[in-house]
Amino acid sequence: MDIIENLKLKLQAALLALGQEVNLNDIIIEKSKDEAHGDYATNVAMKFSRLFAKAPRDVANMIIEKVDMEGIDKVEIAGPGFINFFMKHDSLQAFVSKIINEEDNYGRSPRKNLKINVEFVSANPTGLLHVGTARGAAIGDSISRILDFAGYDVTKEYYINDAGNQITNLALSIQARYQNLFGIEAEIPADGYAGQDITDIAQSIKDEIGDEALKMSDPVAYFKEKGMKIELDRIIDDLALFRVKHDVFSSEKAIRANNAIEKELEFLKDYVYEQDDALYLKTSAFIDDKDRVIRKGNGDYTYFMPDICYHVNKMSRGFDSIIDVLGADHHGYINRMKSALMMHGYPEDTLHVELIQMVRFLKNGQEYKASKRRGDAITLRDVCEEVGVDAMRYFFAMRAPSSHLDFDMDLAIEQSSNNPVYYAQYAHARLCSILEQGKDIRLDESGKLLNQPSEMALLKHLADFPNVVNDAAKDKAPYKITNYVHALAELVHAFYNECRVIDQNNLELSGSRLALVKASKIVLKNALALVGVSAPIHM
RNA sequence: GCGCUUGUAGCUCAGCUGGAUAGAGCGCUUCCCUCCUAAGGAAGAAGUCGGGCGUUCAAAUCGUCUCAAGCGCGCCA
Repeated sequence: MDIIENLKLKLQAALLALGQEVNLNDIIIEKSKDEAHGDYATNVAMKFSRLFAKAPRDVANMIIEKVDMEGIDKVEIAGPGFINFFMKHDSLQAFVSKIINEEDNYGRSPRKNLKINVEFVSANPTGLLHVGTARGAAIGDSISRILDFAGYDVTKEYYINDAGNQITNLALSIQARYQNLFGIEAEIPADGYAGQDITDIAQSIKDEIGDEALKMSDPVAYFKEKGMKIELDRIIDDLALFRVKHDVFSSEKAIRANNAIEKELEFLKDYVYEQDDALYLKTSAFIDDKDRVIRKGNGDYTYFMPDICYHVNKMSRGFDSIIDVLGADHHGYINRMKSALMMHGYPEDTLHVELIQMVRFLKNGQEYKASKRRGDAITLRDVCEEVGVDAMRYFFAMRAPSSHLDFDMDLAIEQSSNNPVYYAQYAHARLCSILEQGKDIRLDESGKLLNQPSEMALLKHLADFPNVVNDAAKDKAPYKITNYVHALAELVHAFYNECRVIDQNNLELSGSRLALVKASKIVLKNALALVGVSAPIHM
């Protein structure tokens, strides 16, 4: 039983005994920052003092008389009316064996039977993955891992806009380079792609089929399909390097097949009207601030229309909710898409959009801008190789996505050994090293001999892990995991310095502490895995 | 002009369902390995939480006004 949840239930029961029925979610238990304030504290006496029409401290007194003291050592009233709980050590000590038994599954919630679709990256396969996509990739993947661990059934999805001009331009660009290889003069279109990767692709096609593409009746279709496949395979490789693997790749072309758009239009017909030759969707009837064009005067659909189909398609696959991880410049798009889904009867919160603020990459003290078109881009792979995947994953996960972020590449490269990720990894390596040296000592998983301040602080933090996972899942906030990891590493290092683990003259205590070391190692590894960071045995 | 996001220590950022002396990393000062990894620990200096007003027993947190930065406001995608 989770300690905080348990305390909430006790307080709820105490309040009920005093004649007040209170929602469990309105009872807030927080871990005390100061040891003098016990292990956990609550402000319920202050919060509900009005209900009793008494001073907060008097209410606190009434409450603590009714609280079930099972597992609690003592209770104190402090300050304006806080109730501080001092837990019996054995309720925390029990976590040692629990963690060791559950191992990789410690912190994992039971299946909730709720399906969530997380769409992220979704860069068009027209070039190598730009490093700007890294933050979204790290956040999207970490959210997926956290949700899975918290008991949701997660599908990681990648959407390819392969029906528009970008892919055509890609094909024309490759075709031009391909023709160049045969001495034929050809120009890359103005809004085409001129990077080295395009030349490489042309060369690989020549190596494979020689001059056959010169003789094709519809070479552009061939270059489209071939070019996209090669580009997408490279992206998948780069993402794999970044420890990201999507479950489903959806193509706009496939979504649009079988007159899906026309069928969707028919469904939406009550919300559609014509004006100035264009077709509008009445999104303002829901939560958008104005109506949106879905079909232009020339008969083409806007980007929005197939995107509605795509989101409806996702929902038709049985998801309870869907998450889009998007760049912050897409924020204007959220309410129109939610409105479209609401036309289908889905509640407003069915779609959650996680906006990722831009990252500015700084190199040599200057903003480092790059463009796929110009072919001088810094790619995701480049930075992974320079800085390391662990550092990048941790670095991006540890910041709230809504904050603007400067990524100083020089600093990240120069001071890689000072990067915060190493602090956590070092703690893990240390724990592994101790376990290795104490492998002949019998572990005591009872936790009974653990009572030093640094031991208890560590145990309390280990016990808190399942709460942190649920909280991170609720808020879709990977940085809550890295905050937890950092605090855990701190406690591990402090424990290491205060408590000698292996002592041949006191094998009982050694066995007890080794069990704590093992439990800490398990939790650290589980937590790091949630943000896609490795837990090395040696450093 | 309207909207979204952001403004917390020298730098990069947590904290914001209101709560007890505002936190971390880097940088700075001073200590700590005859002993399990010093990529570590202990202590310290450093902050008008952009600014004003308001709500409250209590505001970095809520409301409002204001200043500053980024981004959106397309029959682009």
